[in-house]
Amino acid sequence: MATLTAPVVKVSLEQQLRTSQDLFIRRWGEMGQTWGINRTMGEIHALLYITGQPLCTDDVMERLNISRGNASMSLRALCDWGIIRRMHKRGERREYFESLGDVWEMFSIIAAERKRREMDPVLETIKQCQRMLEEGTIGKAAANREEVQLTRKRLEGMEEFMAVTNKIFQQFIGNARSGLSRVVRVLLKAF
Amino acid sequence: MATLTAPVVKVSLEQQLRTSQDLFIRRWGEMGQTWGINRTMGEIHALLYITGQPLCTDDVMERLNISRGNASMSLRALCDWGIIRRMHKRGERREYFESLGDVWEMFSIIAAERKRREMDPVLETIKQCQRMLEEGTIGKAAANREEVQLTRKRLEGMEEFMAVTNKIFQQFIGNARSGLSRVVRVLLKAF
DNA sequence: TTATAGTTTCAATATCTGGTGAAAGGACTT
DNA sequence: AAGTCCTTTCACCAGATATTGAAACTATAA
Repeated sequence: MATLTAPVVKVSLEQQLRTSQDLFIRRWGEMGQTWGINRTMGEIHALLYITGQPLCTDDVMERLNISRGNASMSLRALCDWGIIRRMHKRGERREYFESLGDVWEMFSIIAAERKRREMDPVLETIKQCQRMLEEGTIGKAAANREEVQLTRKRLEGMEEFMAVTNKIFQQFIGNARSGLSRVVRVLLKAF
Repeated sequence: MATLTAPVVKVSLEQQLRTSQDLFIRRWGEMGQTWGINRTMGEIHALLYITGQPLCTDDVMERLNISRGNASMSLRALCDWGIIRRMHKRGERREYFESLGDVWEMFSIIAAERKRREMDPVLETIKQCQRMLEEGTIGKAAANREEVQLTRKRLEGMEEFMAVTNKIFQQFIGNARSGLSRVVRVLLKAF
């Protein structure tokens, strides 16, 4: 009897664990899409994160049903982002990949990259726009015209916003090594 | 002589203003893409924001070189988000649109919407995953297996992250009416 | 060296997303 | 009611993006 039920229970556990992981993976993939990252990259990352185990290309291909090419390219992209790492198992020839375990660190890495790629150029553009509308450039009479004043006001509003946001990011990025960053601790204490 | 140069100066100002605005519009459109919003929506919003003036569908179409259908749909979507508003000019038949002027308020609206659409479902999924791996569900022996423990640990890490982030968002959303929100003031004071 | 195991690249293809324009729909005027 | 002005919808098309699979490449072993 025991010999009959034991394996059944074991299979059921494997299934349960796998179902739970798959659920997470699917959601994470969907969510990735609404960020800049595509579904496959999101899923691969979710898989590595949630299992907590180093997996090789074939493991990933098999578990997510994707082609070798796709797996290879996506894994490389994730490595470039810095949120997963290559690793070797001694005595094994093939490469394994594992996710960072600390969510705060991952987020910090992503935040740094997005700041650099997205916020910095916008701030630069705003400054450029402002320079084009300075008194010195277009003359005093022109600078006083209502439309110009309005546009300058709007540019200022946006600049302030981006500057402050940038500063917060900076703080976050600088601090978020393992566990809650200082920024977060400050916030949690404040409320 | 004066009659000759005066118009020239005027034209040059118009051009300068327009060039400056276009620069901003283009950048904002590009940036929109890397967020969930598409280029056209980004550009329309940028146009309404930067000019600070209510514009009608035809104004938008002409300035951005887009079709009527596209303009109509994008304007509607922006209204749905709540970052631009419809308005009527007395005595005019057609509808005008204008952007919110306060960047902080806009950001707050967007943050609220994204939290609802993106973070809440993920948190919900994580909880569901956790429920599937509770001792009560899979039995004590199973719950102690290493893989299960690992996955549970990862789920916890992610849950903590999302919960804290959610809380910060919530604070931000609740406070950010006109000007810097309390969250931001707290942060700026702390550093 | 050749054989083998594993990885990367890339042209071809499939899929998704955005944009258009014309037709239909509303609403105000005469 | 018919006419005018304006807005919305939607089937279709075009361009962008993601994915595949097979060939090329690299590194190690025999």
